[in-house]
Formats: sequence, structure tokens, C-alpha cells
Amino acid sequence: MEGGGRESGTSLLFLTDEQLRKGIEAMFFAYRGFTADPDRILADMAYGRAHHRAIHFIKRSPGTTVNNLLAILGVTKQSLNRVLRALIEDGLVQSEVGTRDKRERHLYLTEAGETLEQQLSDAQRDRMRAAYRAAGPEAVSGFRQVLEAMMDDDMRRRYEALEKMKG
Amino acid sequence: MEGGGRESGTSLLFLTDEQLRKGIEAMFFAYRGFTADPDRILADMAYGRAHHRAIHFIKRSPGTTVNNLLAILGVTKQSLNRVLRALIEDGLVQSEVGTRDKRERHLYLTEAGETLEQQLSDAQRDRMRAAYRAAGPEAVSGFRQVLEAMMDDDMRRRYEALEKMKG
DNA sequence: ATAATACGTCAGCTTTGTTGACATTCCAAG
DNA sequence: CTTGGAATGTCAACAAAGCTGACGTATTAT
Repeated sequence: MEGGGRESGTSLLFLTDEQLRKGIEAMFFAYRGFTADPDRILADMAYGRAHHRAIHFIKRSPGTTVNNLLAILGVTKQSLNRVLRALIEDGLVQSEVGTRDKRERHLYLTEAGETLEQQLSDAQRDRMRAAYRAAGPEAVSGFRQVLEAMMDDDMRRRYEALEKMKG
Repeated sequence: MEGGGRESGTSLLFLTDEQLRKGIEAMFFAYRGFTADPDRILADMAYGRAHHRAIHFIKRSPGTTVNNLLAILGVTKQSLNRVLRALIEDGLVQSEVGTRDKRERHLYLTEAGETLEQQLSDAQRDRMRAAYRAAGPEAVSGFRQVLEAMMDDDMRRRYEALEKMKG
């Protein structure tokens, strides 16, 4: 950004394989923590991480179509369908035929779905909040910068599209 | 750390649910990128992410025991055994009966194992390096701080124990 | 009319995790 | 020396969640 002259030596020297390996392992262990709390909640029900992801993104973009969800989650329609079918049958998700285009199904959380979503995201947010508090605001900014740079280009585009809606 | 006085107002205001949700989604999309390159390499062979993890931590701590690996990976011995058996049969991993305690098996990468490990970690490091370069040294520091704060306590202990050995 | 799209579904397969049961080998305590 | 417990390996059975391929049905677009 600025003052790169003196800094650039550091920022290159800094990227030793050892430093990178630490980052890789930190990412591995942290992701386990990241999913641990929702996993514990879901384990009691007949649901898994896949259901959590579907619920999360339906909450995020109510009325989203199956195709859109497919692209965000990056799984096959058969795999997503299995998850959605369970959620719809259990009354957590509602599927409505589109008005403009009747081929599309628009997905919404029911009240029960909202309740579970709240439970799951509370648990996940609590840990995230604790981590953010412990690390401090500047660290959080860096955290987000590195994560965004780590995404695939098309995933970053999706991520940024999501952020534009609400963020 | 220091100068927390003026900062603390910011660091609280800052932790809105929206900000936390962004962090959660960034973590989700970034982790996909994080594993994408090794996954592509492994897809060509008969291996998956589980094999990569085993290879990584054997490379990391040559001579480690099965039990130690079990604790780090957090899976059942049956699950790990299936992976190890394939790697041993394919001549990527060598298992040696312990000298002090002959019940233990000490695990090492063979030359072929080292070759694959190099291929996988090169791919993963390349992306990590690019992300680090794009974000800058200060961001990297923050990234690591947040990740470490996000781990479960016992996972952080394991992570730090690993770092002490080589880091 | 025909082609393409969105969705659902059936069938079958793979990877990676899980339990539970049981054998073997070995260390250590009695 | 015997025995209990620990570390390991292995068998069987199962579940979650991904995959491919094929097919059907509405609906929209060309």
C-alpha cells in the first residue's frame, strides 16, 4: 500500500516455507474449531454440516433459488436435493414456485427453520466473537484480507456479491 | 496489548452480527480455496483429503506414532488405519515397530511419499503465499492471531506443541 | 415447434467418518 | 511369572455427503 520501500524486504523474507506451513496448520486447526459448535448441535438431530450450510445461505438470501444455492455451495443438485428434501419434509424450509419464472423454486426458512438457524449461528458467532475480541480490531482486518485473498476467483466474486446485498 | 483505551470502543462496536457473519462466510469460502489445489492433485490418484492430512503430519513429525497422529487428526483409529494402510501398501509411508515400546508404530514418508508431499504442499503453499503477499505482513499477523483464537483449547495446545518443535 | 433451462428423482458408487467386537503384542505391577 | 491394561490392527456394518449418469416434467426462450 504505502511505505512499501523499507517493508518489502521484510514481507518477502517473511514468507519462508516454515511460515507458510504454520499458516496452513493454523487454518486446519482453526477450521475444526469453526465448525465444532454447530456440529455438536447438529449431531443431536439427524442433520449434518451440509444442512447447516443450506440453512445459513437460505437465511442469508431468503427466496434464493435452488440453482443459486447450488452455485454458492458448489455441490451437485442431487447432493443438495437430498439435504433440501429433508429440511422441507421436516418443516424447516419452505419451497415456493416462482411467480415470474414458474420453473424456479424459491426457498425460505419457516419459523422452525429460523429457530434452528438462530441456534446454530449463535453458537458459531459466539466463537467468532471471542476470537475477534481476543485478537483485536486490526487483527480482524488482516484476517479478512488474507481470507479473501485465499479464495478462488469465482468464489470471491460470489462472496463479494453476497456482501454487496447486506454488507 | 497496548493503547487499548481509545480502541476498545471501536472493537466492541465493530462486532455486529453482520461483521461476524461476514467473517463466517469468509472462512467458509476461503477454506474451499485452501483445499482446492491439493484436492485437484489428489483427485487424479485414488487419494483424498484424509490421505493428504496424514502425509502432511507425518512429514511434519517423522517417526510419530499412530496414536499421536490420531490425536492430531481427531478421527477414529479405524478411519485413520484405512488411510494409512493404503499409503503403506502403495509405498508412500513406512511403518516401523518401536524400539523402546514395540507396540508403537513409528511412521515415516518413503521417497515416493516425500515426492507426493512436496507436490501437495507446494500447491497449497503457492496459494497461501499469494494470499499473504496480496494482504501484506501486518494482515498476516492478524490472520494468525484470529485463527489461533478460534481453535479449541486442546487443538491450540497441539498446534503450539507442533510449533515449538520446528518453529 | 423445438431447444434450452430449472428442478426433481432413481440408481449406484466413493470417500471418510462412525460403533462395536475381538485378537495380538507388549509393558508394568502384583 | 502371571495378569491387567495399553497400543495397535482388523473385521463388519453403517451413515453422511459428496459424485456421475440417466430420465421425466414443467416452463421458458428461440
